[in-house]
Amino acid sequence: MLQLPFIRENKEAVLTGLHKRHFANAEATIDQVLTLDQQRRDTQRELDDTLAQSNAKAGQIGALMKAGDKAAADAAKAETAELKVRSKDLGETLRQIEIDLQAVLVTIPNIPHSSVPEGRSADDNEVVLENGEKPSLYEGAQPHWELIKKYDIIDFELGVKISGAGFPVYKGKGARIQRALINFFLDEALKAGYLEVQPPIVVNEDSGFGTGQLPDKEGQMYYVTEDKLYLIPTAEVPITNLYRDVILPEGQLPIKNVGYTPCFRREAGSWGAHVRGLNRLHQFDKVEIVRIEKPEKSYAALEEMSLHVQGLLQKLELPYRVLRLCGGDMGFTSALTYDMEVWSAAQQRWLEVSSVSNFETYQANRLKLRSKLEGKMQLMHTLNGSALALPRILASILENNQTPEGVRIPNVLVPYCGFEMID
RNA sequence: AGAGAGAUGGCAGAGUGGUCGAUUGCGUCGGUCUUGAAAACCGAAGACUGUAACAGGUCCGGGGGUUCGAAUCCCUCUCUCUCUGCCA
Repeated sequence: MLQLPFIRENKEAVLTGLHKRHFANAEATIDQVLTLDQQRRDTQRELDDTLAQSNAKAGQIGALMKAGDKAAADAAKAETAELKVRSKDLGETLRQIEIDLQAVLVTIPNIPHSSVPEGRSADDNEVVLENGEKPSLYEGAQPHWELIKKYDIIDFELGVKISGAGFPVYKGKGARIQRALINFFLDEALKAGYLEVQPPIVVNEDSGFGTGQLPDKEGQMYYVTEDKLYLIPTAEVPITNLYRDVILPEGQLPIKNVGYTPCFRREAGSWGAHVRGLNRLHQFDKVEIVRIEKPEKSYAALEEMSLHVQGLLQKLELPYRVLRLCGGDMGFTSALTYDMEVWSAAQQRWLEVSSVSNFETYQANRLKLRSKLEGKMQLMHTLNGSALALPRILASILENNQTPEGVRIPNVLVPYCGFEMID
């Protein structure tokens, strides 16, 4: 959520940012916010004055009672009636204005960073760099959904039986390579100075709101009605929310956390072409890195996270590219996002495996995540990134490393897997 | 799941209607002392809102009520703890 004073003082910059996102009705929305804000402050002021008068009267009455002057006290009491009615009315008005204001504010996305390219869709994203060599496959090479059948390492039909489509069952070397990847990713993050955490994988509504999944992406999360809990779509939610309503001592910054969790996504309406096999699932595994930074350091941190993710891909010997998402393709809460995509040799296309974002104060404002720096209370910057999401990594390892004899495991994973080939 | 107890400032823990934003202890920060530290002593310190700055207003789990006045009384919700039950 954007900060009200920021909108008030930077109206033009906010509008420019919203236009970059192709946010509809930017002018009308911002005008509405500013009008409501003015109303809010006027009403607040009037209410405060009324309450101040009431407080003064109550004090007087107390003093009169103490002095034993009952008649004067009763007279003063009579005078408070009108104040009482007025403060009640004003209070209700104020509350309604605040509700209305909040309702508009939550519909406004974050303002893109100046480096975010113009554009409407994924086609307009900027390719920052490309790294690694795309392998040329032998005659008869297959996409990963054929390979997993051939080697019997993932069973989708079995998953359908016990849960439904998009819930695969990993078996044998398929299960073991999952475990290997998770451990590899966690170990690499630990080496980079992250603290490992294991958060809950269901969260309450406050947490969903804190990181911006609610109310924006309500329909994308599985919901446990009985207990009013959401299954997490990403570890970003529980890990970032560890710091909700927290005032961090300056010495604790920056916070660097890493966590492995399963992730659950309903993916309502997004099924269709390009979703075969591991390309899109309802449940998948991911190792997530989360950082909380002082504002002036957040962009350096973002670059560092990008390099960390790239390092993982290099160690896995996967050809990848880095995209800077354009205004129209960025997530609701993000100010700047890098997507990392790996090359899927058999599908002949790029697959997103990581998304690294700086949210600046957008999440922190909802979370009330602050720190007192140089005597001033201020919102911190939150960042996160996948490091990494497993399914598409596995897909590209299978496809890129396939040989007529089997699939070669990347060297760095062999100690984790305990085998060199899937055959 | 059943019964009971509770929710107060970073933590612990007082406060049952009128200068209570709140006693006290620990912790934190500053100072005195010390070569330095510890101890001791002295002092400082909540958050939000609001203002040009003051002032003012709000906050004792959330919401509602009683009252001129609520941390304190009433209702309600949520959560936590203890015991019993169940269980990886």
